[in-house]
Amino acid sequence: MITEAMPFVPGLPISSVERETGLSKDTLRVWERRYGFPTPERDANGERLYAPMQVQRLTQIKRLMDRGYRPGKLLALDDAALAALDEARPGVLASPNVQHLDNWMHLVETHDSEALQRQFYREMGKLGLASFVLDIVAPLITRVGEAWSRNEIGIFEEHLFSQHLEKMFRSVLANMSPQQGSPRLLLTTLSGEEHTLGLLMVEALMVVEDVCPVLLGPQTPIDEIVRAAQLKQVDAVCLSFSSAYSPTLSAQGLRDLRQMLPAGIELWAGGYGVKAIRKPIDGVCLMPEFQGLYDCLAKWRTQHGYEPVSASVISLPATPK
Amino acid sequence: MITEAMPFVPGLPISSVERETGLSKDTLRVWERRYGFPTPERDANGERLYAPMQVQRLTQIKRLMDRGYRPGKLLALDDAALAALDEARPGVLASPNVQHLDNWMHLVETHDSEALQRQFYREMGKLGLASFVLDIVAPLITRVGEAWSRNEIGIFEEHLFSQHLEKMFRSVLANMSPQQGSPRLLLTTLSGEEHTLGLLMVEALMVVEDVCPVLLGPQTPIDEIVRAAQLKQVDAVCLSFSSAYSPTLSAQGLRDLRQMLPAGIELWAGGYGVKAIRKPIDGVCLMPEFQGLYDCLAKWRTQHGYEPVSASVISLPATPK
DNA sequence: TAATCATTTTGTCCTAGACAATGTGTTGAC
DNA sequence: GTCAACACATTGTCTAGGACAAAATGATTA
Repeated sequence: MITEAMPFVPGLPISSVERETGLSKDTLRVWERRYGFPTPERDANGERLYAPMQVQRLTQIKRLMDRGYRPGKLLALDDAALAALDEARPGVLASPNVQHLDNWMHLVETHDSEALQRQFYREMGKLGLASFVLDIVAPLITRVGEAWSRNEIGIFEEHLFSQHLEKMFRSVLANMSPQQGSPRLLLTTLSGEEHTLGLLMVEALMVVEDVCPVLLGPQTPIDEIVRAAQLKQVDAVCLSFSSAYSPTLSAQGLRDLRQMLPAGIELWAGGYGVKAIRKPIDGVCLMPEFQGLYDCLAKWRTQHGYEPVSASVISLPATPK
Repeated sequence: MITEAMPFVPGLPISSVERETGLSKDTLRVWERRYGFPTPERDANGERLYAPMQVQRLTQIKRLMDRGYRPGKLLALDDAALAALDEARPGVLASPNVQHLDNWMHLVETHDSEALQRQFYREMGKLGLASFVLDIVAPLITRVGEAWSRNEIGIFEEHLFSQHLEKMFRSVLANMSPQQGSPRLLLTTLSGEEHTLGLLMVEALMVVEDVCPVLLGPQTPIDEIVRAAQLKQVDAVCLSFSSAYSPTLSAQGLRDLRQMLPAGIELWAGGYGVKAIRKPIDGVCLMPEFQGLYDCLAKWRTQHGYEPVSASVISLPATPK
């Protein structure tokens, strides 16, 4: 990571720091009060001005928090101790197939765009779409997230990686026109959750299962989700939550939506973000793993009188029993 | 728009209202104090609970504000007067080629996904990529935005439209591999600006001009933009701002970035969001229209000794004079 | 070992005042 | 009549410290 001395930078206002770090203004102020960090200067008007070095440290702290450390502990540490935590490997998190993913990670680290793109298409041709998503893409996204949280790569590398994945998914899915399949599934996220890759993975997996996905993209307000679900006559709404989305907000948003959504339409929620939700929510199906998606699908199909269709069977138009 | 009576909804907490309306908690509280609206109930703990009807009204007010009306005026109006404003056509904003776009708008309004997708590809084949973007896509996006601000369509229709556009752009651009062209251009947005379509339009226009675009996707923190620009050795950073992004924040962000970006790398900013920026910013090229992009490109090329290359000329690898 | 309770931690919400940045309207000069 | 400069009104954001509930941690018991 680059740590360059910046000339003539008196400091960033609190709104810029919120934008850069993702920490709310309230949190920044209360940390200052409780832990004595950060220690911003003040401008002529008494407003906070954060030194760039402190902003950098705040982003580092935020990253470590996403990894599970708690602020009270982190804010008491000095630079050296923080850097040491970056190195520490969380043995539990380490995904399987590590060996195999190392080659991919090398391409990500060196931002070798062309090679990455080529490799994606080759591997997909080799494994087929479903296996490619489940066995390569999903673990790889996890791995990239871990690498970022360990400060081995930056946001830049993560963004570039995501862009290539997205480009690949979209060009592949463009030619697999939505069939007349069942159930019909609305794919979107709540306002504030901007990650699209989860939705694209679900779309890819569901298309080959004869499901008819309607991709709405990220950040739909709940009343518009309700309207979309009714107009497009979907059987279920499927939301995706990344680990960055606060579990409190996820749960609150799911409750809000369940309240307004007609009872006949199911509500499925997936992604790393739902792992942190402890209490089950009435009328909401939480799917922390992709397996849950298949479970929900199978359950819906048996309840609605469809023969279970395996992914490996050539799919004819599904008909009610 | 659907206005259904919701059962058992005591009200939404302020964080949900912020998520749904895009109005900050500070703003919601100060409106209540100053204008006497909204008038949330309180829960046992004294915290605000907003009635769903009021939330709906707040989103309507926000929409009208994006159209230029001021809060002080809007908050004094009753339901009927607000609805009347929705109808009022802003004659000035009306785009040219209205006649031609009507057919497209009909497809958007009826959420006819298949027809829309087909029509995109046909028209692109007919006009060529550059003309398609400049003469169809850009005005159509404006038109859709206006229709939304006039409450003729909802977020749902707008999202669906955007998704189809994005799918089309990405599958088309996937096969136009980045050349070795010059200048090298980094495409991204600041944190908080999630609109990707502007970036994709720029990528499409630049690819056919022999520029080598590096698409980073939306929401990159400024220090990572700096790092990406250096690692990918780009000649300029190009940011996109939608009209939803506050002009104050745009200007602040551009100043922040210009401060940290090496002087040798140019900074270009485009999109509707920069129209509202009054004062020019030192070392930043503001391009409210697409023409500005071509101007910046031509200027860079003459300054760096490249022959100007027209879009209509078959492009050979550009070489310094 | 697993489940229940008590305790700390931590983010968000509260009030109400202040100010700067922007928008609007008015005056005056040409 | 048109345009610049001014004064005034509007509006979002920032400040302060207190309060509380949800979540995480540690202690106790079955």
